[in-house]
Amino acid sequence: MEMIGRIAGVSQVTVSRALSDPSKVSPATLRKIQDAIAATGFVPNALAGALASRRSRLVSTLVPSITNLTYSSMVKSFAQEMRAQGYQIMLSECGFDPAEEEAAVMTHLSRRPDAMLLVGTRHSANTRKMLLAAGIPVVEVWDITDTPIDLCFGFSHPEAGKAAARFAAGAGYARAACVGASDERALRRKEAFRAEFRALTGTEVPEARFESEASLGIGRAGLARLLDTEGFEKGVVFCSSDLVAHGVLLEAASRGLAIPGDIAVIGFGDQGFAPDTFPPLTSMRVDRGALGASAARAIFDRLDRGHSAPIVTDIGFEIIRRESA
Amino acid sequence: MEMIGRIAGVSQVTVSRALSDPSKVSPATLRKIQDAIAATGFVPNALAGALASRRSRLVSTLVPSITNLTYSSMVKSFAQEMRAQGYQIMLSECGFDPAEEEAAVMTHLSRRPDAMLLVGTRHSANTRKMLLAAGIPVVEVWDITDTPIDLCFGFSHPEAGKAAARFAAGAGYARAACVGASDERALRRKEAFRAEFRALTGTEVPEARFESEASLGIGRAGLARLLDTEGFEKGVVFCSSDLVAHGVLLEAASRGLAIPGDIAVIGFGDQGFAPDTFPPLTSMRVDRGALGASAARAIFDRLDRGHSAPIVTDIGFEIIRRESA
DNA sequence: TTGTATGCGTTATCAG
DNA sequence: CTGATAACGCATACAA
Repeated sequence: MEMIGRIAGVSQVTVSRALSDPSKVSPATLRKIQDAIAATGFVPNALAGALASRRSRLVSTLVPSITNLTYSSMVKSFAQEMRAQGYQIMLSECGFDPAEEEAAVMTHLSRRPDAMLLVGTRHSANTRKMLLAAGIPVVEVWDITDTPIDLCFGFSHPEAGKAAARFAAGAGYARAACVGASDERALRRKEAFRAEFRALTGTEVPEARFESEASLGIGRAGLARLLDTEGFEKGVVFCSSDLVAHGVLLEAASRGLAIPGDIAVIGFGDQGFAPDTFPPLTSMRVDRGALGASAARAIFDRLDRGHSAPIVTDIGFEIIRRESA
Repeated sequence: MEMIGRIAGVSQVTVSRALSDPSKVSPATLRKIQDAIAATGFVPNALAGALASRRSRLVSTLVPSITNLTYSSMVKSFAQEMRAQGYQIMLSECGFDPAEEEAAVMTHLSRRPDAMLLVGTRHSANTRKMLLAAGIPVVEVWDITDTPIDLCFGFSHPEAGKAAARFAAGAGYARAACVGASDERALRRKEAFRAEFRALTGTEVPEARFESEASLGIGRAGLARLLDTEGFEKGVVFCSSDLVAHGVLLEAASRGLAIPGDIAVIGFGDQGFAPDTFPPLTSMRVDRGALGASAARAIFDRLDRGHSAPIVTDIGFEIIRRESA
C-alpha cells in the first residue's frame, strides 16, 4: 500500500481507506489510487489486514466428508450466503471421529476464523473448551442437543427414525429391515426405527450395517446380505441415506424383484436425484438449503449484535412419499 | 506467546522456537512451555506467523463445483497429501465461468497461499497475470495445454472423445448419440466423439445437451429427448459423466429397453459407483487419486527447489469395459 | 479529506 | 541454548 500511495501521491493510510471504504476518499484521489493499483497489479494482503483488524472474514466449516452430497450440498448454500456478505469459508474434512475433528478445530482456530460451522453435536471435551475460549460464533448443524456450544440448527434423529417406522407400519408393511453405513447419526435413526417398528408390529427388524462410507455398493451388498443370510424376503428397507437406498433399489432390480411389491425402500435426505431413481425414491426431506442459509444468517446476527445465550432450532423433517414405498 | 513465556519463565522468542522447532530448545524449558500451553489453552496465531514468515502453509484449491464427485474426490486425495505435509487447503467453488474464477483467484491470492490448484486450463488473461505475478507454484489439473501457467497434470479431452468413438465403432454399434451437461471440457470430448464416430461409420450423431449441472435427471431427460424427438432408436450413448450415464441407464430401464441390446451406455470418469449400477457401467477412467497426489508432490517439489520451467504431464485415460456397452 | 503514530502476534536475524 | 530487536503489511485512533 505504501508503494501504491507513492505512485498516487498519497499516504499508505489513504490507500487503505480507498480500499475498505471508497466513500471516505475524494473522487480525485480515489481515481489515482485505482489507477496505481491497476498498473501494478497490487493485491492487498488479507493476512496483515486480519491481524491488524482482528477480523479475518473467514468462516471455518468442518464436515465429515466432502464427497458426501449430504454435506456438500449444505456447504454450497452456506458458502454462497457467506460470500454474499464478504466472508470466505475455510472448508475441511474431518471424518466421523471426534479426535480428528479436534485436530481440525485447532488448526482452524489458529487461522483465527470469525465463526465456525460444525456438523453434529458430539464433540470432544477439548473441542468444546477451545471453541468456547475462542469467543466466536459457533454453529452446530444437522442434529440437535440440550447442550449446544452456541447456535444449533438441526433435527432429532431418533424422531426421524420413529417417524419412518410409523410411516412404514402405517403403509401396511409387515416386515422391515435396515441398511446403512455406521455414522453415529444414522445409527440413532436406525435404532429408533427398529424399536418403533417392533413396538408397532411385533416383528424384529434385521439389519445390514457397514463400516465404509455411504455408497451404492453398500446398498447393493446390504440388500444382498438381508436376502441371502438374514432371512429377509419381503418388506420395506429403511436406509441410512438416499445413496444407499438407491443401491438397494438397484440390487432389487438386478434380482428381478418388484418394487415396492417385494421390496419397498425408504431413503434419507431427499437428495436432488431421489425423484429420478427407478422407481422414484420415497425419502425423508431435511431442508438443507434453508439450513445453510439459516446458519449463515444466525452467524451474521451474532457477529453484529454480539454474543447472547445459546439457541437451538429444530428445523424438522418431512416424509416425501414417492413410488419406492 | 508472551503470556506463555511469562508463565514458563522464558521470553516470547523461546516460546516461538519451542513451537516451530522443539529441538532448538532444552528439554527442561520445553516442558515448562508445554505445560503453560496446556494450562492456558493457548492457540498460536497462524495469521501473524504467516505474515512474519511469508509462508502461510495454505494451498488454494479452486474447483467448478464442490457437489460434483468428479472434483471432490480429487480434492480429497489432494487435501490428504497436503495435510500430511502440514499444509491446509482453502477450497472454493468458482463455477465454470472464467470471470467468476478470476474473482475467486483474487480473493484467494489476498490470503497469500503458498500454492494454488486450479481445475482446467482456460483462464482469463487477468487470472494468468495475477497468478504469474504471485510467484507461487500453480497447478492446473484435469486438462492439458501447450501454454500452462506453471505445472499441469491432465489429459486430452478431444483424445478421450475420439477414443470413446473408436471403442463404440469397434464394438459394432452402428448408431451413437451424446448426452451431457455443457461444461467446456465435456463439450470438447463430445465434439471429438461425434466427429470421429461420423468419420468411422458415416452416420450422424444426435445429441441432447443441458445447461444445468450433471445429474441423474439430465441423463433421464437426455435419453428421453433422444428417443422421443431426435429419432434415435437404438445404439450407444456417450455421456459427459458417469452420473449422467447412470441417468440414461435408469431411463432405459424405466422404458423396458434392453441394455446394452437396445441402448448401450458409456460414461466418463469411472466413479466408484460405476461397477454398482445395473448393469455395471462402461466408463473412461482417469486416475483422480494419482492426479491429486501427483499435483501435491509437484507442489512440494517447487516449494523446496524453487521455480523452474513449466511442466505438462499427460496422465492419460483408459476405457473400462463393463456390461453397459 | 488526509496524515501520523502505534500495534496486531508472529518469525528472522543477530548477538550473547 | 536463549534473548533483544526489527520487520511482516495493514487498520485504528487521533490529529490536522
